[in-house]
Amino acid sequence: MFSKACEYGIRATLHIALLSMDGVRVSLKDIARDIDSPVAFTAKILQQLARNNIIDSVKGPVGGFEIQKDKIASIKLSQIVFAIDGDSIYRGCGLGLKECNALEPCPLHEKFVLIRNDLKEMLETTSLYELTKGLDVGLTFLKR
Amino acid sequence: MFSKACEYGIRATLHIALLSMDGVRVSLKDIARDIDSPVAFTAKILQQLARNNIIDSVKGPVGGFEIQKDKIASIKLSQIVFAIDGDSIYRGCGLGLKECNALEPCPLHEKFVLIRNDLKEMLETTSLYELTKGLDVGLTFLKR
DNA sequence: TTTAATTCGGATAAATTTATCCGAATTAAA
DNA sequence: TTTAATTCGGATAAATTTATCCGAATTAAA
Repeated sequence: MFSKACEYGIRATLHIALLSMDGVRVSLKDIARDIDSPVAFTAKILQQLARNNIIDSVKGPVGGFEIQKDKIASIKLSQIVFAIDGDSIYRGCGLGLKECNALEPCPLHEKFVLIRNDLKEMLETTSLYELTKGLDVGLTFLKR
Repeated sequence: MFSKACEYGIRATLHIALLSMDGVRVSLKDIARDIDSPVAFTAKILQQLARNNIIDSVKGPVGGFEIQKDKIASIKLSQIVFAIDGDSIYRGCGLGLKECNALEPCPLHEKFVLIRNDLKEMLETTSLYELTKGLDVGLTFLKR
C-alpha cells in the first residue's frame, strides 16, 4: 500500500507529534529506536518532511525534531503520504495502464475508484492529533 | 497497490478469458502485444498462473494459453492476486509493524482494516466473466 | 522422421527501493 | 574559543522487483 519510506515517515511523525504535545523535542537516534526503523534511512525521510514544512528540525546539540503544537490538529495523513510517495495513490491505474479514466477505463476502473476514494477520504480527514490520542493512553503502538 | 507482476497477471488473464469465451487459444507473444507487457516477464507470470490452475497452458505449435469456459464465471480476481502477490494485501500492517491486530494495533489499524476489507470483498466477488463483459463490447480496455 | 512454433525453466541483468557511510555544517554548553 | 552533539547532504551499497536471454522440452504439421 504505502512504501516503506512512507510507513517510517508516518510512524516517525506520529512519535514526534506525541512528544511535541508536551513540548519535548526528540532526536533522530531516539526516534529510530522508538519506532524501530533504520537510523540513516529515517534521517532522509525526516529531512523530506522538514523540507515540506510538516515537521521542524533543529541542528546542533539539544537539536532534533518537533512539530508546532498548534499544527498537530491540522496536519493530515495525506500530507505525509503526498510528501513521500507523491500522488501515486490517487492517480495511477489499478491495472497499470498509462492512462485510465471514466471515458476510457480499464475493466477495474469503477470498482477501483470507489475504494481509492475511501482511502483518499480517510487520509485527508485523519489528523496527527486524532492518531496521537491512542498512543498517549497506551492503546495503540508504533513498534512491535 | 498491486505489484507490476500482478497488474500484468490480471490483464493477461482477462485477455485470455475474453478469447476463451469464443474458444480461441492465444499465444504468449500475442498476449504481450495485446496488453502491452514485456514478453519474457509475462511468460513467468503466466507460468505461475498455470501452476495455480487459474489458466491452462498448451505447448508446441498451435500452443498457447486458455481458460476452461465453465471456469470463467467462477474465477475471482482474488485468486490471481493471491497467486502472484500472496496474502500481503490481506495481512500486512498499514504502517509496517511486524505484528498488528485488534488487541495491539497500530494507530491506523481500525481505519485501515475498513478500507482493506472493502478491497478484499471487491476482489473476492469480482469474477473474470464480469470484467470481460465491458471488454467484449469495447467499453473497457487492457492497453492504452 | 524432420521441421518449426511454441511453452518451460534456469541464469542473469537492469531498475528501483531500501539502507548505510561519512564528512560538512550547525550550534549549545563548557 | 573549544568541544561535542546533533542534522544535512552527497556518494555508495544491499536488497528487491522488474525484465531479458537462451537452450531444453514439447508437439502439430509437413
